[in-house]
Amino acid sequence: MRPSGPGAFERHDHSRCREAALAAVLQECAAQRLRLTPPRRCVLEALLEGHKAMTAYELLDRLREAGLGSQPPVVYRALDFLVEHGFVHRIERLSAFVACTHGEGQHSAMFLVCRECHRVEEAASPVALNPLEDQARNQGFRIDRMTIEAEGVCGGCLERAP
Amino acid sequence: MRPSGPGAFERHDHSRCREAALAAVLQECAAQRLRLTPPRRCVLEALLEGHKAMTAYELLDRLREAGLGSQPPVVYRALDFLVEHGFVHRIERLSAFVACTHGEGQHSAMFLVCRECHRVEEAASPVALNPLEDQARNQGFRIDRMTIEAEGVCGGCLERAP
DNA sequence: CGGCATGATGTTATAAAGTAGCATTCTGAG
DNA sequence: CTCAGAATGCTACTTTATAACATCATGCCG
Repeated sequence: MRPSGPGAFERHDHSRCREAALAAVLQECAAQRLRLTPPRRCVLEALLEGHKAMTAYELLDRLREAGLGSQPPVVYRALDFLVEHGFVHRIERLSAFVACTHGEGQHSAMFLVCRECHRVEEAASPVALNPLEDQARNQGFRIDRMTIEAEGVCGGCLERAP
Repeated sequence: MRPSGPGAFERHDHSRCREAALAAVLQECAAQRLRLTPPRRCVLEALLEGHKAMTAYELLDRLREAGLGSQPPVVYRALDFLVEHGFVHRIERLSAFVACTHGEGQHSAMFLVCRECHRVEEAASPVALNPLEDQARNQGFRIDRMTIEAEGVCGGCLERAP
């Protein structure tokens, strides 16, 4: 299990944050015999540059700059891999992607998406979710995946533009 | 405030369900001086045919068949109106739309999306959400909109394909 | 009633997001 | 070394969504 980093909206030493996240992914890949190939790593590193969501085509630009594939399927396959293994999450409201900062496997995290700075924080899966899941189950519905996204404005942006 | 209908996954008299929903929207439009123009009504009625999510282009086909606009902006504008006023919701995971069955204004509903029958049930905004919102607020984040979507299999489909 | 501001419809054209299918290359097990 | 499977990369395409502009309807004010 990867460690949880600081929140996207907290001030923090990001180069350390990024290194730690990358190291954690490398370790998990080693442990699980997964291949963090050049395009996959390039996409992951781009996402680790900040806590901002990036679109597939923004990421594709990075691949192109890196001399890797320049066509959409390349980035989508890299993203498929990263999402499938929980290293990256898709933000549905944005059709965009963020690096996972939270570590634990197939959790149902809540994403706080700031519309000002476009950063995304992955809030820890709260106990509060259970009642939601119970409610669904009581109706006979089997939940396989949960998407919880809150769009709003983060503390820092609220202070800057009150 | 519009009344809540039966759940999408419950057996029910749908023609009655649909009539009631349409009547409720008409009434609300009258009350709020909103214009349910032909394309808007056509889109709404298509969505009220069932509890299934429909894509913008499926809805556009209905507009075309009805002799209304045949180009994407027409359906997107109708959807903008219907979503803005809470008559229709967008299901992010599907890039698709469902009629609102739940009535209350800007609630944060949870959508149960069945991957077998493609029906979508709008579960009532649960008290359980408050802790999620509190958690965000405690971090200084101001939530403006909440998206909660559960993908899985509904009771009926679970019985049919166990 | 006429004029006019506003809002709604409809069009063409284009952007953005994502996928199908196939050839080639890499990797690792035998 | 060989070969199967996985990964890359490409071309071509589909699906989803928006920009920009002309036209038409609605309703308010004089």
